[in-house]
Amino acid sequence: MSLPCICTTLRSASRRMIAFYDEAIAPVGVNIAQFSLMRSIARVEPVTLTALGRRVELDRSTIGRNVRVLEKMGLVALGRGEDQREATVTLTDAGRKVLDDGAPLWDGAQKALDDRLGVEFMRRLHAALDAL
Amino acid sequence: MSLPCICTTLRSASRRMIAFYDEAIAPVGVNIAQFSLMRSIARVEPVTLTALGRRVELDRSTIGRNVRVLEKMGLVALGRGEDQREATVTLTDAGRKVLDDGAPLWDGAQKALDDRLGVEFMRRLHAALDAL
DNA sequence: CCACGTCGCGGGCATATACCCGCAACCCAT
DNA sequence: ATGGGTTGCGGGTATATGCCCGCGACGTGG
Repeated sequence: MSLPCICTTLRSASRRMIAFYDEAIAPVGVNIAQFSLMRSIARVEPVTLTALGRRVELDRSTIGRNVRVLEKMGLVALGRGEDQREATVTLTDAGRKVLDDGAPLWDGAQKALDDRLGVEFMRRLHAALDAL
Repeated sequence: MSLPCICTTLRSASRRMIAFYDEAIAPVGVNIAQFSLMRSIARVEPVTLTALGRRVELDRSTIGRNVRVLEKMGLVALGRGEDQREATVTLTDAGRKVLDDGAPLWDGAQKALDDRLGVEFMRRLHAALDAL
């Protein structure tokens, strides 16, 4: 008989982890998707929406919308590149503060999992997921 | 330095698998979330929205909306239980046909992954994800 | 038998995500 | 320089998902 496909298992696990990390990071006022995106921005800012999208493997329009939410929250700033078509994103001071304040919360969540499941297990899981 | 958290890796892998399975199952006109939900319904129909939600670990309101989409597509039918509060879901003939027709497509996607990564790898990955 | 607490739902609100269309900016070949 | 192809975005449309609120149905203690 057909067992749950890896996709279903993966989606389910993903939802659980999102909830877990969302709760951990909540005190700084963002969710894990936003925090993760801001970390990506921090590594390459200033960056255009399309370049950022390619980097994090998300649709450009998704990036655009998500960034706009962060902009409304005052965590990132949007500007224009030399190429007038390009919209560039940079973190604001408030955004950097969220990253700084959130880092230990993120580490805590990470550590809780490592403690519960073992670092080696987590390493193998990372590798397995990347292989997909 | 901080490596990507398991949550980010998981979300990314989840998106990739969703895209992969969505494409595989697309010929029958539903996405993998809908197909998966219909399979769950098939196993326990008739079932109330709340019971179904508990079973698949999704918020009741999410179930309600997703089921309504399937209803509009003519794949499930909504009814009332003895308890007049309850909304019960059952598959329609068209819904059962989608499940039947989709099964081999789903199997194909599953098999493609097994072939590429190995059954044992997939088994371990399943187990690891469930452990989260 | 009625008031109050509980349960099941629908709907509002917000985010994440993808795909498609159309516009404006850019670039290149003629 | 001009026309046509390419590129970057915004906005529309649709699904998935969670939380919260309010309503109506149930059920039980007085």
